[in-house]
Amino acid sequence: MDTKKKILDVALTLFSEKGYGNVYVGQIAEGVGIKAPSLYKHYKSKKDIFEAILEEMRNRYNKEASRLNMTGNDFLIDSKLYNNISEDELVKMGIGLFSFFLHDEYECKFRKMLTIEQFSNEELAELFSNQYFNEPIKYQTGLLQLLIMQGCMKNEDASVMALQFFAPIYLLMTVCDREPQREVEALQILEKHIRQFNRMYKE
Amino acid sequence: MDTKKKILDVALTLFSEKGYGNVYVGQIAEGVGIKAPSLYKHYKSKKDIFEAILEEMRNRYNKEASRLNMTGNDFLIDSKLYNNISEDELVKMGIGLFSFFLHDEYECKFRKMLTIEQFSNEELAELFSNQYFNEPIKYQTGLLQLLIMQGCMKNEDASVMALQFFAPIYLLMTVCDREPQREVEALQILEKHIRQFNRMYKE
DNA sequence: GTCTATAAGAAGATAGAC
DNA sequence: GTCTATCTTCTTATAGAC
Repeated sequence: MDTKKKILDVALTLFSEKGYGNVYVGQIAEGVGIKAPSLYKHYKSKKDIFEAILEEMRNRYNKEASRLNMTGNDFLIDSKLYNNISEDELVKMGIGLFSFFLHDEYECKFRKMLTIEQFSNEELAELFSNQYFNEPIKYQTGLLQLLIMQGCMKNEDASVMALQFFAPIYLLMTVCDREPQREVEALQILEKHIRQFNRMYKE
Repeated sequence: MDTKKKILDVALTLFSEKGYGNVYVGQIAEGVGIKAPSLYKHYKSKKDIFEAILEEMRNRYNKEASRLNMTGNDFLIDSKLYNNISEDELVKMGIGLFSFFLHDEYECKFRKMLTIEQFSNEELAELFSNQYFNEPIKYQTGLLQLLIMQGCMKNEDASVMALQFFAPIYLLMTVCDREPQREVEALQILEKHIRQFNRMYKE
């Protein structure tokens, strides 16, 4: 019922599907259920709507920087300090991360919008890299370092291990963003990847 | 001097930077050094220019499907049948693939255009997946299978190994597409990745 | 806050001279 | 094949009634 918020939702959906330049204010208005001129009572321009989405994105990112890394990992956080992580737990963590990326509505639309707009805006480029490279690698590195210290994992470079753990998840996610029908296939490969990762690195 | 060809070049450059919808025929014409109406003596519409680029892309892909996989690997193809692959050769192969993706002008512009347009066109989505997932994984899998048969590598699932070898290269490439200044950093991580990959999987 | 009417300008495309 | 002039349509945005 909050029109101002609904405009952002509709605009984000359209921007994530077509990109900013291919979306017309009339389409946004139509999705909201009003006429185009009425939009201008809420936002002063089309660019202003885009900026508001960016602002929401920044806020989410700052408030929940680690949220996406934690997804499905809470059990791990709790348990990791006192026992070895099982292979099944590692699988659950990887699948959880993958599924969150792929199915969380907000995450998914943001990512697609960033994907389309990343080359036209340096701030978006940086935001993208933070969310899908810097932060996940940082988090996973910390986790793997812990597992190494516990003696669960071989004493190899944890940041490289994090890259080798995370990059396949990311690559399979991009495939499913383009071709959603490949999710089952992707999940099977993903599980094999994690089990093999564990087999190779476990001490 | 071939105007028709130059139009495609300029258009591809602009499409790869801004996306189809944010490029105007006047900009293409300006890049070519003519006025917008003159474009229509060569192509019947803006969409027609885009289609011509796609056609060129399809032709390149069909004719040189394995080219990108082979880059820097010829030495390997020659030698792989009779001796073990050295870690340095593996590093050279990974860096070669990464550098080709990142610096080949045509490859780079195509990839960026595909990145921007992938969600608005199923054919582009499929082309992207073929070029940056299906084909590289297929090629690397074959290579790793060979190394396993030779007894150079552990007898693990070669397709999973291919994913674990290739995905970090791909992820680092996407980071550098967005933030070219991170290439040195990426190359350092990449080398560590490959050496660690080799250490874990070598027999 | 939403509407209709409309301004103002941009963008794709055509006509016709050279 | 390139140009200028022009058409048409689309798109953003504003004005002003309700």
